[in-house]
Amino acid sequence: MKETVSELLQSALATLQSEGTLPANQTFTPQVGNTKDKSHGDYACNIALVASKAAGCPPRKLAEALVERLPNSSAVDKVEIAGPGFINFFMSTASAFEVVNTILDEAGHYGRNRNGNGEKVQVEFVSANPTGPLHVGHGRGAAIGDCLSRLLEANGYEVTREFYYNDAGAQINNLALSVQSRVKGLTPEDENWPADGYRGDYITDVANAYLAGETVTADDREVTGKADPDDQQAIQEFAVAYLRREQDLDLKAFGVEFDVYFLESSLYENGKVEEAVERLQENGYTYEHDGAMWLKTTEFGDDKDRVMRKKDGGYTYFLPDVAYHLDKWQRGFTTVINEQGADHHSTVTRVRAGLQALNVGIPKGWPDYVLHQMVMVTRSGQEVKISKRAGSYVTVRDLIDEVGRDATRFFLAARRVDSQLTFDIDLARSQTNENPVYYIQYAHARICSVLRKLKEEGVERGLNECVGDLSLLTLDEEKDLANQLAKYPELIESSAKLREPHHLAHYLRDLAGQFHTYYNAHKVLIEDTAVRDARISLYLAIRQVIANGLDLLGVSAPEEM
RNA sequence: GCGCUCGUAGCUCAGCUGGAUAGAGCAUCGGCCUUCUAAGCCGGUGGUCGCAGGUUCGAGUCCUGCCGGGCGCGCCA
Repeated sequence: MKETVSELLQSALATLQSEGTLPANQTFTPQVGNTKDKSHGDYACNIALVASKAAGCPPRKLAEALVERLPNSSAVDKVEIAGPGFINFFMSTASAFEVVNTILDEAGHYGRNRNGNGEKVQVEFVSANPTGPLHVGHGRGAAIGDCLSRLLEANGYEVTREFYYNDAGAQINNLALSVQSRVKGLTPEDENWPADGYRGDYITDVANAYLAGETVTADDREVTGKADPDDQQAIQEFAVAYLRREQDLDLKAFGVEFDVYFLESSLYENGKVEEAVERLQENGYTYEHDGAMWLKTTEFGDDKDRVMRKKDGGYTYFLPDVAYHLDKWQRGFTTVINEQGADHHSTVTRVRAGLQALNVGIPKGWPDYVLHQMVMVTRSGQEVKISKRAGSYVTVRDLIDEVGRDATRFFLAARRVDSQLTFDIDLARSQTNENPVYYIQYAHARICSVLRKLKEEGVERGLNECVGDLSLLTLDEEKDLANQLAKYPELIESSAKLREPHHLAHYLRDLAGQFHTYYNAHKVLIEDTAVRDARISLYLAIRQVIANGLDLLGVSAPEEM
């Protein structure tokens, strides 16, 4: 539809260029926008304002010339020039409802495109260290990362979802010590409890399982508790496996699945870290200072150089990060998106700098980052900080248990990533129109309910059956709905391009709202079966788009509520 | 102090690559269930888009400065 308008305009522009009204050596690309106000038609174009300087005449005059040269099209009812020189297009009613046919034809594929052309894209998200249950922040990452992945898939990309975790180093050591202390019967209140030990109840669970000789399976490995209180290494391996399994259960309950679990330790085992170090040294970007090895990240925009090998000979986290991303690049991902909490933003410049210093042809701004801001959880207007299970933070499991998976996913993905998010438990639990999740799901269920009712009356309609004469749809609400449905594909495209999944949530809220209004204002199961059938076709198209959209959010579309 | 980021109605938030009188929901006030699910609908009240400049035919949107919130500034990850 928009393309049609755009083509008409391009044709008119070309005519003006050949006539000499517009310079032939410039290219003019008309931007066709959606209108906010119906009195401005369905689409508007500002090209006359943009090009008036080049034409050397006032915008309104240029607009008039342009409109005169627009080719005829059955899709356009009328064209108006308004305000300072906007060209407003009023589309024909018949063309507005073509989308209903398209939607019912394409069904679950409606809105999807092949722009990605099968290109391999990796989305790394969550990447929590196995030191405890996933917290709300991880939940936000999981919701955003997964939704983004689904959006990219809908745009024809081949997406790999990856989870990276640190299975060695200081905090894992700390975890092992904490579990060991529990194994030996200590509690966080004891004075011998490790200074930075993990205090949550889950540590006790790990300790008990270890002592009981339980076997846990996670990420292709199987670890059995050795029950030996003094074998710290055995405790560490068991604890890591145990907590990884726990996180997997959280993610599963959340409906998120990963294709690859990447262990930091593997980068040491297969020499990737050494390889990175050697390359950086060869390229002359390293130097020794204070007994440590530094990388000249300042040459690539960092504000200070970074230590890559510590005085004690160990590497900082920064180096395996670089090695990890080199590995991603070598695996052939020309597009990589890292979804992380905003507290990681300092690593962005650093990792990119390290990758440039490798000098292996990685583009400057690679990889992409999507950083989400912090999440605060409230109940009865008060901030909730404590979870019994984790001790010091609210877990993903807490939220799923309390408000359910659909609401949790929706709320965590529905906000712009760069704004801080307040997760209101009362709101997420409420079952009224103040809760957008139920509001959208209810629209879907209502349509399904109407279909059931119709069936009781002896009329069976397939979900993708377009029956009836759509030209009988003459109401404003119906045309508005059709227009809203027609916007869905471009929404899928732009949300993926911008890496902003929240648009989807808002779009669905709007669509559901329009539907509820229409539903209340006009009955569908009426005696005039011709109109009824046409309306049902529109209903089915709405149902399909809501189902498609909710699917991309990872939220269910119930048939009854 | 420096860097990143946000600051839109009482509250929670939209506002697509700058575009035509700033939008929702909640709250508040008032209506609608003998009729397809009231988990719904309709209407009213409510905003100098943090402040001040600048760019532009046009700025909530871009630039600068200031104020305020968040995050980061470890040989922690």
